[in-house]
Amino acid sequence: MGYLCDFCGEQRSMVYCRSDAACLCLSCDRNVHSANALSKRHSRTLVCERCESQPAIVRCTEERVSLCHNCDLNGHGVSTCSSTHKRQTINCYSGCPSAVELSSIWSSIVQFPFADDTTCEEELGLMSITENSLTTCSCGGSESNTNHGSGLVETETENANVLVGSSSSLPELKSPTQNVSLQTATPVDALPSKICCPQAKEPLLFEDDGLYEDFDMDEVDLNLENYEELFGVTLNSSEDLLENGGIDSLFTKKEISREDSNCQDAVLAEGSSAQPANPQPACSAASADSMISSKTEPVLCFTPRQAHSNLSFSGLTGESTAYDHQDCGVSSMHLMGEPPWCHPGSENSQPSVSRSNAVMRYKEKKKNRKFEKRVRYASRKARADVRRRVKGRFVKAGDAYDYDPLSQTRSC
DNA sequence: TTAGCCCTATCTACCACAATATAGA
DNA sequence: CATCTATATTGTGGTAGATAGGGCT
Repeated sequence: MGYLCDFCGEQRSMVYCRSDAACLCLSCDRNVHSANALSKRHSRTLVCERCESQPAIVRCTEERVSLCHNCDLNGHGVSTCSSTHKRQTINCYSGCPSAVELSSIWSSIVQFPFADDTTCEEELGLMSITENSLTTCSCGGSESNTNHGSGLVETETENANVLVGSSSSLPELKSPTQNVSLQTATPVDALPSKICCPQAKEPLLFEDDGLYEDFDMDEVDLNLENYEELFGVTLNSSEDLLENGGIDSLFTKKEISREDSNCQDAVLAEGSSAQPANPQPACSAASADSMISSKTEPVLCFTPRQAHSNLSFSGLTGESTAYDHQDCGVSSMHLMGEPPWCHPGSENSQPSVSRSNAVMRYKEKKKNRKFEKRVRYASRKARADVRRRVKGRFVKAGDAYDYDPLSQTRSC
């Protein structure tokens, strides 16, 4: 029995969500990620069956075990006899796939207990392509259309072919030609425009849809038309950066605040910029490490404008592996090759939708981020917890203090 | 409609120092 | 290449002050 689901704490965790940095059971995965259109975009994968705390990236067909990068290295290092084991790349998915879909994706890997479940059947169109998919770059033009058209796409990895979920995460952002051949999903017209198209005022669509019960419209109580005025062009990568839970996990309180405000500025700056969204993988421009700011570092957060200028970060190049992308934590949206708002065909046709989504995602991440603080060094926290202070400031050992966390007393 | 004031909420800098990272011998 | 030493940098929490925004007159 592995670790328990971070959400319910009852079921065994099977899925790792990078954005939430959480291990979830299948049930909670669907519940959590069907809450709204934003959570649907979270990139998930299987949990490493060895350490049971990291996202699995490969499946060892010999040992029949899913492994994260570290466990893969440990188990299949060049010096070990297991190094010749055949391994399959485990792909990520987003959206709200049904058990049937998951079974299709990982048919050779796991058995899913909800084979007859159809709760999210209508969301099949939201299935997202994988991070290392070689054939599904929607920005690439017509060649990708066929892949997007099918519910599934076959990607060829080094050692094996794996079926992975496909199509863009947001159906309404597909170009019309991409939608025409959807096979597994509901007809294009029936796809939930409600998800990402707030302008399409169809409240009735929400009534019977429990997926949206928890959607906090107070937080996103936007006058979208005003936001359209604010954001003159489609947003690019700043929101994708915010999307990433791994980055969040590395930020301290101060950093979170700065990153928050900076990225808000970035959003607005982008909105006022006349530059078109750059479909190039801006994700490669920033790794989680590069996003860590310091008091002395002038550049705290990279902006989309910087991304446009081909600024290079962290040595992530076009030769980066899928793992590099995974590890850097940058949103899989770009990595998957289909940033919904950078699609050449969608940029003009759905600009307000893209902007609305960007705003909503920003607000959601901001909202979530404020309630979280990660302590990177427990030892330092332990020290700070017992240090005496004067007006909140640390004082030298032996000096007079007005606050002692241990005794709650004052020396003066 | 605008300006000014008040109140509340949020953000930021500050402090000491052990832990950690880096450079050089 | 490994080890040691010296120096530089980082991160931690509570508080005061600054700032932003809303409501009211």
